[in-house]
Amino acid sequence: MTSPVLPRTHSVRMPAENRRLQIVAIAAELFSRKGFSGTTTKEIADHAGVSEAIIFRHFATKDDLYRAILDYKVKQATERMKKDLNEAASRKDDNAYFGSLAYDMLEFHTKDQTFMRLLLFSALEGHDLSEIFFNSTARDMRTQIRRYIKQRIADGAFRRVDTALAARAFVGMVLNQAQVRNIFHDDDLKLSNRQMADRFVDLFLAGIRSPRDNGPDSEPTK
Amino acid sequence: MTSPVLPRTHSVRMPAENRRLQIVAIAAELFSRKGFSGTTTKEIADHAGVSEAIIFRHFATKDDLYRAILDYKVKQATERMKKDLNEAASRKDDNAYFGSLAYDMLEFHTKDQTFMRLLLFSALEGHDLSEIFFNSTARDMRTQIRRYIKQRIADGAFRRVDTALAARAFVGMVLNQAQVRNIFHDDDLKLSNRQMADRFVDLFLAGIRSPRDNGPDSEPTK
DNA sequence: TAAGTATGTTAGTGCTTACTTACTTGAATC
DNA sequence: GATTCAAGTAAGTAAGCACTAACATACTTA
Repeated sequence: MTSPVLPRTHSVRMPAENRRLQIVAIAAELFSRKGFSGTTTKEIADHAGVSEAIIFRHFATKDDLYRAILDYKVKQATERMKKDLNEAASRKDDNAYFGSLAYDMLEFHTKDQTFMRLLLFSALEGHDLSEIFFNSTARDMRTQIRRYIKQRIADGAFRRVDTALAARAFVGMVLNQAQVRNIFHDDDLKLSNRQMADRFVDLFLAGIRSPRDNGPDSEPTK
Repeated sequence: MTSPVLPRTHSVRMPAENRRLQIVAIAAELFSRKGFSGTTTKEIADHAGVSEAIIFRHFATKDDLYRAILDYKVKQATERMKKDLNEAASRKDDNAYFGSLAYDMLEFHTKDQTFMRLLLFSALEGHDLSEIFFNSTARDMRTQIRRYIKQRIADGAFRRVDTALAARAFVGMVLNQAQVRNIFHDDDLKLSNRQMADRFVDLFLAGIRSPRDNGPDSEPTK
């Protein structure tokens, strides 16, 4: 009945490296749920099944731990996004390119809800690491999408739109959907990620394609 | 050199109603910047230029104050959104309808950055008021947009798309842009709200209009 | 002008916070 | 099997937290 926190691995001894990783994982979960100032070091220690002093053996301050988490998560997300971008870039047509991107974004945030929460919390709380992520990884992604769009305009396949705005529009409609579902828990679109991705792409491509050039049978880039 | 907090109206006496409103305004600003647990009652008191005890004369608990702020802000935003929706609904064609909506959303979040921050913070921190807002006002907005799209499909002006998804896509691309600018401070689209609204609408409408029915000279709803 | 009341302050309360100090335990190595 | 040292704990500390009680001051009106 009263199952408090559960002493998970009832305080078994653990090599430093493992303990450190365990703390990072547990703290990431807690910080993503309650933010930086909403999470206490005592709480983290309890969930790890260890005394508070252990936390401070591995991390000088609470802020230090937070930084380690963000750093870890940002690196992980960056790696993942690069992979997704490469995968998308290798696709054979516009539908596959944008479809792959949309699907990967939706899947990523479905599988790891903590990342979006951590990123939002840190941006709201003014932590610089979210800014770094935005000015590197997120920017890279939009840049690559812009480049693709630009190329397709040169091909005559897309209309002469503002590439920055078009990229933002595409990423925006997908990410906003992920956010509404993850953060606001409004799950009214009863569609699979695959279906959503396809329909977003259909809408977007219809909006951006040249009037004469209609249909997915047109020649792709590169 | 050392200008701490500034005793704004150096503790002049104030009727209860005014003081209450002042506290709500100041606390809204602080909560929106640092979240619930990141803001202290002492801090709020200092900014209002009164002692902490005064806060607790007007609000039983800190949570009570937070609730009052969210309630106030949500009411304000709801009113505003209803007005915007009515205004949009009275417009004469698709471009004006969606353009008005997009522009109003962008302007709202440009002028009052606290609302978006408060809403995100409260959603992340699990406060129910954000959920209420989402399940009433935000839902109403999407419902009205869906209805408009449905009507235009019936007119033969729009393609037979998933109306829920189309509405989410439109709102999403606009709101994501507002969020990126307000929360992540990435202001790379150097466009006015008017220009952005127009271009988002252009992209969206091109994506949703019937192939045969191309151009803004087609007949509008109602 | 005195009484009454609303608006303010000071100086606390007990509790929680991030972080520390001094000590204990356990396993590998010689 | 004593030594060594990393991995653990218990019990603090000072500062900060939300919140309160008891008192002071100004405005209003009989």
